[in-house]
Amino acid sequence: MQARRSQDERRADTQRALVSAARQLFAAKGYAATGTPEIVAAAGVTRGALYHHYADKLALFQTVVEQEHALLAMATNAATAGEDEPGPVKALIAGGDAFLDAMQEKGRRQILLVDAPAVLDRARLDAINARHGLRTLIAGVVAAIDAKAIKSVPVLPLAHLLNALFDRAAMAEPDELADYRKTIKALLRGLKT
Amino acid sequence: MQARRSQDERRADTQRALVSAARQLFAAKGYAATGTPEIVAAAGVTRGALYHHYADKLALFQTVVEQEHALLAMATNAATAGEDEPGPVKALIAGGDAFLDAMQEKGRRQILLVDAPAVLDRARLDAINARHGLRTLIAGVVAAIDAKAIKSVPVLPLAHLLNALFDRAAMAEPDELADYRKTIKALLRGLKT
DNA sequence: GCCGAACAGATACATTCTGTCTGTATAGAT
DNA sequence: ATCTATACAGACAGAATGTATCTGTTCGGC
Repeated sequence: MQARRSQDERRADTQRALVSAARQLFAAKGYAATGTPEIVAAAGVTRGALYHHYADKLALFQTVVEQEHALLAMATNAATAGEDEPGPVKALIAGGDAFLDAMQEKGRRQILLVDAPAVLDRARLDAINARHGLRTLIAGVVAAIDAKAIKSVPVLPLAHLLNALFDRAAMAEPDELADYRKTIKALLRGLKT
Repeated sequence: MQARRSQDERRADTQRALVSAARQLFAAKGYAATGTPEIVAAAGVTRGALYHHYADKLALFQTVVEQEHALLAMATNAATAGEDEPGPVKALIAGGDAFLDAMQEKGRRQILLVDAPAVLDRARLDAINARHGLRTLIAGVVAAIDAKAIKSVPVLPLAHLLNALFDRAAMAEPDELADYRKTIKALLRGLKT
């Protein structure tokens, strides 16, 4: 009756089911309002399986956040890959636009911008962020400053501030988004030398 | 033994004790990690009193947030009150600096920037914010645009984006703060006409 | 091809929290 | 003086988290 699956397959299947169900519920109801009984029911396993694979509910959430960050970075990079570089500032603007597009994905804002900053401690969140989206943003800022396309300002602060700008813009209502994009463009162009 | 206190006095005393204890604990450990038994113990009352005065734990937190926002706005306004206006952009910068100073208050970042955005729904948080700090920020942006001191951009998006900038700067480590201030100044000056 | 060891996963349990409900004492009104 | 409404205390029910235990399955050595 039961197909003979290797341990690795069982492992992978269960973890996929858990992460997928968790992402769905965290996205829809938020971290605090989602209970582990609900997650495992949606995943078709028991709480025993959850606590076998993850230390606690927070570790599962962190896995979801990490995956979501990876997907986001992938989408953003894919959208900006074909661009022929007309200039570092334009590249920053294009990257930001792609980021905002990718952020429209359902539930992504709840997970990455609402819950993650409160649930994960700053150190862990920074580590995850630094390894994905922020990395390319820093590279873009460095490129712009090296090319003397923008004023010389402290790199990391500027990158983090731009990151905060884009995050805030991503939280805008759909009908406000165009104005947010315009305003960010104005801010970035103001940095030009 | 017991001084005869009016109902209003009892009410006020109990609420003050609860809000004060709650602020302390929320600031130190965060909203989720703080239990109501802990709060009432610190306040010297019972959970019965808490649930008599507040609908639930969240309502108490919202009261703390509101108070904290009010204190913050008071401190920020006090610091910028004596300024003779040399120009709308300078006023925005000065206001931002005062905000960053006031944000150094112990526990304020945890309550206002970490927990509040995740615990309170967006509508409530926006309402509170709009009634305190954001109000003066919008006024500053409007003044700057009306005086044609900065480029004409959508007012509310710019105000919200600046708000996000200052919030992010407020989360910086103490030794990074100066660089963040400088960078924000560069961004604001770039908006000048 | 068997056997013990390691591992995936289910069940039961203890602890802790939240919100509600009931009871008591005190302040204010008549 | 009595009567009502309010402040507050304490007990209770439900649910959630994390742990400990127990069963069944897979893997490696002989």
